[in-house]
Amino acid sequence: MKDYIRNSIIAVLNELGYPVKDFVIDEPKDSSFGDLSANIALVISKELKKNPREVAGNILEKLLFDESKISKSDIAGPGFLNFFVSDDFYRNELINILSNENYGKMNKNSGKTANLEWVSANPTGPLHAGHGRQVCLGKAIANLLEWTGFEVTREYYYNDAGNQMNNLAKSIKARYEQIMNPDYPFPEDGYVGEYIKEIAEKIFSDYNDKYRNSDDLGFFKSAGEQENFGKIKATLKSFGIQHDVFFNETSLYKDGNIDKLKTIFKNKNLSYEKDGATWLKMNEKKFDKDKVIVKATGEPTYRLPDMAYHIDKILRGYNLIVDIFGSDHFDTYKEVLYGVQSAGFNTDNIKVIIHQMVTFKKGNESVKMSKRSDNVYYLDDLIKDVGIDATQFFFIMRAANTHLDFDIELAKDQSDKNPVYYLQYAHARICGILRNAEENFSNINSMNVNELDTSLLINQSEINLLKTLSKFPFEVEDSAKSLEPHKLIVFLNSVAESFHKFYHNNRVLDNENPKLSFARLLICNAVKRVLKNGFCIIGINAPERM
RNA sequence: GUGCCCGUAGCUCAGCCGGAUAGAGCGUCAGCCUUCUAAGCUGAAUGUCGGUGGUUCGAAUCCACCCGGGCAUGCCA
Repeated sequence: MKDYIRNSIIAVLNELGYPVKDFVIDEPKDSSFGDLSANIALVISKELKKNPREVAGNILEKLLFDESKISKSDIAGPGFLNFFVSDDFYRNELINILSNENYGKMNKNSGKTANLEWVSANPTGPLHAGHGRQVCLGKAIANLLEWTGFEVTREYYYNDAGNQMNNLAKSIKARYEQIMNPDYPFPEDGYVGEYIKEIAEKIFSDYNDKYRNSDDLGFFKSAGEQENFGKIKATLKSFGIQHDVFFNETSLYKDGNIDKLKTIFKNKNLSYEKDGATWLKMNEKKFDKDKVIVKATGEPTYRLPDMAYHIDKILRGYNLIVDIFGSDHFDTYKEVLYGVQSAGFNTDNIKVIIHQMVTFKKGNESVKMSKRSDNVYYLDDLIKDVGIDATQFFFIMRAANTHLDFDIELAKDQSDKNPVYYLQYAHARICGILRNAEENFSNINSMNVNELDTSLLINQSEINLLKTLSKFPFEVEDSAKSLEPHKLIVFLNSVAESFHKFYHNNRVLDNENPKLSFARLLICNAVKRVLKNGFCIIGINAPERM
């Protein structure tokens, strides 16, 4: 519809000899200004040295619209052109929605591939509540991409060769030794969580004292990795998340990719030796100093494998590569992309989502989640406390780029205070009506779609509801384009609101008016479909009863 | 110190590719259940859009500076 109006306006601009400039067609805040509004007259009036209202008038005079699409257009305010979309257009959209089970899904990007890398927590312990934001964001974003046609690879990258994993191994070993010798020292910066003790106990029960005083840290490392990954994957599974690829750092060494990259930097004269370490030259404008890529010990820092990993993803040929990181990785990702670019690779297809930190409130007490402390609030705990849907919803209801206050009491609340229920309740309510139709109004329920008479849908709450529903595909597209699932939640809220109003004002099932009842029943079906599809994207369930 | 993010109603936040009277939920106050789920609907009150300048016909939105909060600034990842 926007395109239709835009093209009509451009045609008139050419006809009048007016300059064709970029202009905006948007929904006005106030619906009395129509459904869509164009600011073209304001944009070009200065160049024409004419009053914007006069310019608008000249354009409007020449504009011709199909009446089944635009019922009215006028000039308002400083010179906006306002357009009123005809009700018939929205009534026809009802049939459109009903004819397509995947209404909202588009093939705009079909044939294209996308790679989404997220979670990517190293297997040093179970996921904590703070990881949840990334977990849930990624889940929704992957869905969004798929709904616009991308073939999506869900990927998890982890460092299994660095210090953090060595630390894990030492921590497990210490706990294992402590079973036999309580005085055995625990590493100063070791992982203190209970889960370390559990892993140690498991090793002890499987092998007894076989590894006592053993220097085989590799054994403890792989035991820890296996146990922790088991927990991480189980947590992800409770969200219905399954990554297609688990990419580990070690494979980059085996394939020689790390060495290759080192050579590239060396040959391009981008790296140098200092204090026994290898440094990568950084652009002085963007970075305050050069960065170490190989430590004096000979081990690469996390940067080098991260760069090699991104190069690997680029070479796999995706049309879009998306990374999700917490804001604490803001600097690293810039360094990594810089390294990839200076090695000669194009990073234009890489989009990085940075999400801000989350603070949890449980009543008045704020919940800490440091891995180094013993008092950790795990993601599993959060799910247990508030439920899977509330967890998913709360984590993505706000823009990623803003700090999130997660109110556990509110999320846990099984009442109207909880925003999740507002949406789900609309769906459950519709299901109630559909059940009622099936059980008690079979005459209406069994009518055929070609008996639908949309002209009976005349009142405002009906038309408004249809109007809202018809925006769904655009909302999906918009949300996907900016990789911002919270936008879809804002929209779904407007659907639920529109439906609740409709419900309040109109009795759906009524034997006195079977034709009208049937039309309204089909509206209910359409709302149900939009809600269900929307829920599917944002990753929450569509309950039949509540 | 430097870089980035954030600052909008009592609280949590939308809006931010400049546009018409700044929105939602919660909380507060006043109404609505003999009818398909009241986890709902209707109405009321609530604002120096952190501050000061600038650009513009027009700024919550863009620019500069300042203030407040967060994150980063590791040969941890």
